[in-house]
Amino acid sequence: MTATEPARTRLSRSWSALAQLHGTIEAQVERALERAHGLSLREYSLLDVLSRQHECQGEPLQMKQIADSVTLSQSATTRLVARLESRGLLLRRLCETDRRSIHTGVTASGLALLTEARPTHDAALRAAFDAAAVDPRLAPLVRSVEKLRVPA
Amino acid sequence: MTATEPARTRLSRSWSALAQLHGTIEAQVERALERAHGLSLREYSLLDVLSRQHECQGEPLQMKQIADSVTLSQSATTRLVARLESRGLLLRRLCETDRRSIHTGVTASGLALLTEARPTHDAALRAAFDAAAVDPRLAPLVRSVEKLRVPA
DNA sequence: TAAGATTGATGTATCAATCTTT
DNA sequence: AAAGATTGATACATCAATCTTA
Repeated sequence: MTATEPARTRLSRSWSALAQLHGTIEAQVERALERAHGLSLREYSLLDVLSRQHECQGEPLQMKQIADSVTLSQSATTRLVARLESRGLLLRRLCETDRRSIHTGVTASGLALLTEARPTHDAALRAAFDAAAVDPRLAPLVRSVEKLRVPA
Repeated sequence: MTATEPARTRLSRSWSALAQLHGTIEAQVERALERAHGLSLREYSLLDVLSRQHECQGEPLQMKQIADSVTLSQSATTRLVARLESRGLLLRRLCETDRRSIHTGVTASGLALLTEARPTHDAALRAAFDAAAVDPRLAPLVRSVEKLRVPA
């Protein structure tokens, strides 16, 4: 009769591993981008999202769609976009058909910075995954993620 | 002759999915814990870590070990621990053998709150995973994570 | 009245510098 | 001099409230 705590669920343990993996990778990539290019990871992600939209000739993105794609609140997104706009990396303009919404697209200067930063990002990401693969607690998840094929 | 961007690596796409999954789950669980028990997710995680250490009769944890387990910087950990200490949920005391380091353990009151919050946490976690499984971009990763068996 | 976006108030995370003990 | 922990300065995320257009 041991008065044990309720057992930790399997899902909780998986979630802890996921959170830990995410946290350690995020920290490493963030530092690499910040030092080499003065970009936070969120700023990089935003440029990346906008550039892919630009490349595939899609419509410029609205604030709300951006918020979803970088997993930020709408208000945080407003400020993120404002920061990058003031650095000349992207443009905002009112949507013609619905003047409540705002369209955002990357500038040439934003594309240039992104192109410069991408190798840094990819290398740091690779290194962070490799480092995590050594941790026995994270290794199985790392393997799963690396096997993953996410649709573009 | 299309001047294409360098292709997004497979690892980058996987990482995006991982970040997005992490972000959406974190937001949902955070809100549930905050509303029902006035605990942030980090605060919950800290209590959880300490309680498991307590349960398995292990040594109380040092600040640095705590920082690792909740993926926070040392200074953020100092503040996190200070907040919970001032709420009476954990105790700090100087380590006898090495007076540079500090040992931290959960209190009865902390355990009680944790026990109360755990069902909220687990239910929100379950719901968040289920919601993510519907998103075609996240579904494969969700399945992988749910199949995972993380060693305790 | 609702949707999209922004602003104000507040909390907490990070980096760099510092303090104490080893 | 280095390790563990903390503090000060600063940046950014969230919630709630507000503004504009539909």
